[in-house]
Order: sequence, then structure tokens, then C-alpha cells
Amino acid sequence: MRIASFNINGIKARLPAVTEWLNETRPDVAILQEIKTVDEGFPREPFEDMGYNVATHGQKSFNGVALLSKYPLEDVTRDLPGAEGAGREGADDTEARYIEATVVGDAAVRICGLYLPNGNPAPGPKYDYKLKWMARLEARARDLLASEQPFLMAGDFNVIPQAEDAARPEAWRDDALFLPQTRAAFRRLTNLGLTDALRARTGAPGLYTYWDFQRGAWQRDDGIRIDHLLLSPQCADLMTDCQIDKDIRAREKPSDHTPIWIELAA
DNA sequence: ATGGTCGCCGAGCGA
Repeated sequence: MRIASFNINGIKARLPAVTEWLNETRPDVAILQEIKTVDEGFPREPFEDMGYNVATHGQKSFNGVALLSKYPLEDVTRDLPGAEGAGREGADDTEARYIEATVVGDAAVRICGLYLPNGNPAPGPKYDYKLKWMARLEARARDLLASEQPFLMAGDFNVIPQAEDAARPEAWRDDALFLPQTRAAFRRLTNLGLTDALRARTGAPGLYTYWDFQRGAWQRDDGIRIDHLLLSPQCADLMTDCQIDKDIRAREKPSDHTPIWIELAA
């Protein structure tokens, strides 16, 4: 089972690029971030015509996540648990950043698709929201770990885990993506026993998933690794490959991110 | 030091 994650930066602008990528790489499951539309605005038909089941959690203009799967999407849930006042008016998290579903191939895998808050500027309320969100994600990981079912958390974490994950780490020193508190919160996830799939496969530096549209970042390979696949122990046992589709970033009208994928014996 | 680029939509915000 091949599972890919891709921050597409707007489905309305990216539909041709996304369908081309899917046709070429044929992932069984695609985890999308920043669809930037309400559910009704998401073009389900092109994906359904390619054999994908579709589940979205959208909002107007910003954020939004989606799951595409050749297997049925079972027990779909939206929103990360733990928001204060969740489900009521005035709840403190109204942003569409999280979706979960179970897919069953040779084994059942719980898929958690996420678009973690950027958090800039830091310090400030946006950074506080990011750290709270990461604490809620840790709590969700603890609950899923207790169930001992294979699961993975995948998406745009907006976290540069270590200096080697940036071409110019000094440029990110005061950024919400790289501040010590951010990296510590990410480390709490891996310390729970979740495996950073790409790092488990290779220690090579210079592997990035995002290059800014500005300042010729792509041309200079001035990138950062912020899109991650974190695997539960039972899921990591099944991994046979993990790679970044770097060439997608070089195409016409690209997203500023590029896909990352894993192959599971499931 | 500043400005540089995208996508959302139709002004400015978020990244």
C-alpha cells in the first residue's frame, strides 16, 4: 500500500498538477493539505473517476484537508480532539486542519491527515495556538498508541525537526517552524515511539519538501523539510520504502510543497 | 535592510 502526503496549496489552482501526479504515481491513499475551499467546492468527480473515494474537511479560502483512497474510507472523523468548547459556538478551534479515517488493505491502518498551524509570528497568539495544537496532537497520538493498531500521522507539520532539515537553518532561528519549543513538541511525538519515516530510511541531509515561492528558493535549493509521515510502531514494522517526489516541485504551476510517500506491506 | 511570489477571491491576509 502506497500512501502519499501533499500540501497542494489550493485545489482550484492545482487540479491539473494533482491529477497528473496521481496518474503517474498511483498512490493507494493520498493525504492532501491546504485544499483552500469548502467541502462543496472540492472537485470530487475527477478523483472518483480515477477510482478514489473522497473525504474532505474544508473551509472557505484557508486551510482544509482531504483524504483520497482506493480503499473505502471507514470511520471518518474530522477535527482534532481536545479543543476547548469543541462542537459549540465560540469554540476555540474553528480551523479545518485534521481528518482521520481507516483504510483496510492486507492490514487496517488508521490514517491521520493534518495541517499543523504555521504559528508565525512568534511569540504571539498564533504561536500559542500552534503549541496548543501540538499538545492536542500528542494526546491523540497517546490514545491511538494505546489501541495498538497501526496508524500514521501525515501532513504538513510546519516543523523543521533539526538543523539538517533546512538548507539555511540560521535563517529560521526565530521562526515558529524552528523555535526550540516547536522542535521539542515534535520530539515529544517521536519520543512516544512514533517513527519519522523519512529519517528512518535515510540519514542524508538536503532532503526537503518545501521551497518558498519567493527569492528563487527553488532554483537555489533553499528548502526545508516540514512535511512528515510519523508511523506508529506497528505501522513502522510494515514500511518498505519512503521517498520525496522532488521532481513535482519543478513542474509548471507547482505547489510550494512536494509530495512525500511511503510503501507499506499492508 | 528590503522586497521578492503565490492562492484565495475580488481587499488584504496567510504563507
